[in-house]
Amino acid sequence: MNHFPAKPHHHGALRAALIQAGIDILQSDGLQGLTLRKCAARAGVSHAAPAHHFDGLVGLKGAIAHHGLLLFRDAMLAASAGAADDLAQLKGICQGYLDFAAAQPALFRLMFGFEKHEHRKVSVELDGDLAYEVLREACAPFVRDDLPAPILEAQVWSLIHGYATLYLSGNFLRELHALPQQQAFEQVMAALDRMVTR
Amino acid sequence: MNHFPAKPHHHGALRAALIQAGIDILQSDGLQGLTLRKCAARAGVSHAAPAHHFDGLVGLKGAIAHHGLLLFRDAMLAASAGAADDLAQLKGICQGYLDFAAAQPALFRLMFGFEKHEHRKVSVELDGDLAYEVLREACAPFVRDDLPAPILEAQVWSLIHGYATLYLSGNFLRELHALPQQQAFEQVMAALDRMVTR
DNA sequence: ATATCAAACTTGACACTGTCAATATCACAT
DNA sequence: ATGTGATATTGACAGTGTCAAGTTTGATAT
Repeated sequence: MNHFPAKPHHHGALRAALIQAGIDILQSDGLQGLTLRKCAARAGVSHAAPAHHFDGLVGLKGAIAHHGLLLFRDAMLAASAGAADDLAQLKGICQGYLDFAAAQPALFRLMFGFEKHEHRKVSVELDGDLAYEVLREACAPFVRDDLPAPILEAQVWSLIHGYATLYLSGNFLRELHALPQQQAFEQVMAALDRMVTR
Repeated sequence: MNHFPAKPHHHGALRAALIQAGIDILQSDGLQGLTLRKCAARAGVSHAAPAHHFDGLVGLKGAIAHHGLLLFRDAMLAASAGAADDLAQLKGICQGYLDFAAAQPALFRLMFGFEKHEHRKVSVELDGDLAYEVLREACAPFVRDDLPAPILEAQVWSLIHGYATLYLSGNFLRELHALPQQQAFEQVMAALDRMVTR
């Protein structure tokens, strides 16, 4: 029996190996350094092997982004676990958001750097809802009559996402870099209190 | 006389022509399509000519980003001109922010997509303060004792920047795309009122 | 056991990219 | 007029993504 593709062929799990190789390369060489041929070499296969598992470079990047969104979601869940109240949970998720972006900046840029048209062929995989579900749930307790869920979620997501990208790029918000990273983060996230309290 | 480099050589103003060619290419072919050789061809020079005016592709991108930040600043200024009060001015700037990102998405991505290490050689040119000065001034009236300027500015910038990037990428905030663009924007920007009023 | 066959992988080629070295050309000061 | 330095061209090189063709592999049917 065992009709599962456990080790169907030569390499076996080349698809997963290529995604992991891509994440490793992103970590060491940055987004610019991510290359089909380097991924193939790192996985120990020839340069054209990835074509049998992904639709070119865009397809590989889409799969990496999808896998990265899973890690991203787990990081946010872990950072918000054990929160005392709803607000602490929301802030914990934002903390996980920032920490993930800081720990894996190139993967983060890949995940959120897609253009509209690049997105089409991997629309199923690159589903933003995947990672944002946890953020959405954390926003739910604060929904009010005059603040519907999509608006509140957009406000919170925009704040944390904008802060993560601007602060981590290093080119902007330079006055904030005088403060310790954690302190700056907490002061900016104080805007959440004002957004959320009626 | 005339020691100004009005038309010093073969092409004359190749540097400016290359920057303009780059902006045109960004508009038509996207960030991925921006190429040293295409810029050179569009400016009518050979493929290696740009090397005499920019430090490689990174240098050209830095110069384009610098020029884009000037356009960006002007767009924000124009959008906020004639505002009735301080809050309307701040919202006008945010409107200009979003409109610019929507009108020139590839240029916007280039301006804000730089990594830390790519930034070094063009640090003088790619000065984020350049464009953010107008946003900073619009924030000034709302500074309070318990809300120092750098924190308030970071909150406002993060909100509008995060919204612009997330909304325009098309992969996220999908529920918001059901609303008309202007209406969605205004509802999200309502968070500014809460940030700013004491 | 043997033949068959499709999937997985390799090899080789192509056009395109950024970058460099060598060369040519022009403007201008002397 | 003569040289000098900035400006531009040409040619080459290593990498890149992608495609076409061939080769290996392993499962399945007979």
